[in-house]
Amino acid sequence: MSQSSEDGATAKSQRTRQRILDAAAQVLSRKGYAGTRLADVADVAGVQAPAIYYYFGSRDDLVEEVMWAGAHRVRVHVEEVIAALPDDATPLDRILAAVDAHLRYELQISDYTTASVRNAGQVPEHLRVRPAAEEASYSRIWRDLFHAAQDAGQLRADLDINIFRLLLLGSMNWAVEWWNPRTRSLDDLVRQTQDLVRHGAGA
Amino acid sequence: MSQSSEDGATAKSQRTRQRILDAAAQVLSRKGYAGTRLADVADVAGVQAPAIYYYFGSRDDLVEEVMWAGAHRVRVHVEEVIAALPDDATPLDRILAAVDAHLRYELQISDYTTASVRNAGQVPEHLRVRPAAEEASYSRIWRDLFHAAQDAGQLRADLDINIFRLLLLGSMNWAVEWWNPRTRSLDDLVRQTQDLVRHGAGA
DNA sequence: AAGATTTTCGAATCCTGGTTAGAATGTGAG
DNA sequence: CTCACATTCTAACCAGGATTCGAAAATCTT
Repeated sequence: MSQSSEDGATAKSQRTRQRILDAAAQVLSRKGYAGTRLADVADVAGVQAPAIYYYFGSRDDLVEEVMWAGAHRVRVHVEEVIAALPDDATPLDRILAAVDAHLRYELQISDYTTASVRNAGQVPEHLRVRPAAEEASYSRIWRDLFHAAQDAGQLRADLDINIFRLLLLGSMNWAVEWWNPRTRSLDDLVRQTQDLVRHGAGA
Repeated sequence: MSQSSEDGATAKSQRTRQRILDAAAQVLSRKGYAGTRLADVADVAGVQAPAIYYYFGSRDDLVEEVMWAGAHRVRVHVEEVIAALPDDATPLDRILAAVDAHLRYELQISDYTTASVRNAGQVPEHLRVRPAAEEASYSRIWRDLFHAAQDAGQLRADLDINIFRLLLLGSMNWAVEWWNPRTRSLDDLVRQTQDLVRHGAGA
């Protein structure tokens, strides 16, 4: 067998692969697609550049996986948070919970999402295919949330939910450019963003 | 004299320089800092790469000027629009006018602003100094607008104007990532964004 | 129109960074 | 302890792309 009877070896290997992926997410989110050098990724991962090729076919493969993971992970996270809500949560409550989950995940937890969000417009087309599918499915979640709120009559009558949704996601995604934990608490940011939804979109 | 009696030669030279700068803004906004190749810029400008060196000292000089111009131009544009408002315009009216000006300028007129906005986080430190000064001065405009509106009692009492301002600028800046003239009219986008301010921040 | 000056270009240089090859090291199995 | 395999490294290799260097081409001046 290639793996030992236990998965000790495999586990270590998986950990290294993960370390490289994490490093790539970090570098990618700070330097952009073209600025991401394998040597830098290797540095952060504590490894030499050629070692990356043991786990990934090419630089582009690595980048693609980061982009995909970025979209995938927020989606799963937000889905879980919403699913865990009590049944009597109103559609608007769900949106507010999603705002909370999205912001906290993006700003505290994951370089992946930052990387995927910042580079969506810059990576070459062929790397965008798989990530785009994940993003589409994430968009759908938000679209559904807003539709539900609209059907429940919880939103302003003259609100264009498509534009509002995009503006909202934009303001949250942009927060990675300016939010600084030492200047402003994440709690305040979340609260103000939720207020923005309540007042800006609520009936 | 190096210039002719008229400024015919100089004018043509200026035009070429401008063409290169425009091309750089376009490429930079699409490919990012590290992805911007002089050969591509030259292509778009209709010139060979070495010609760029006749007008700019280096690739970085060129990039810096684009970034600076991006911040500078919106600032001047928005300032002019606000200055042209009638004296009896309320502070909130001014904010709405600024929203209109910012969105239209960014989405219709200038690749520069898009370039500067998208690459703010990616260009190396030493290229950020001069552009950053312009950005700071642009921020001040918005800060002042919101302060005035707050003092005039036109904003919700519990609104954090700093966070709101950043969220708003974020949602507008992000629009360059998704707005498509064929899908949605710019007028609608402007109107909805203004509604977002009126309802989201208004008293 | 000839000479001077400005502008542009083609070719060569040089450095950076992705990628490959093959050797060295580590690790589990018998 | 030794073999087989997994993992990582060092040392090239090579292409792409910024920059430089004269030489052409365009433009201006007289």
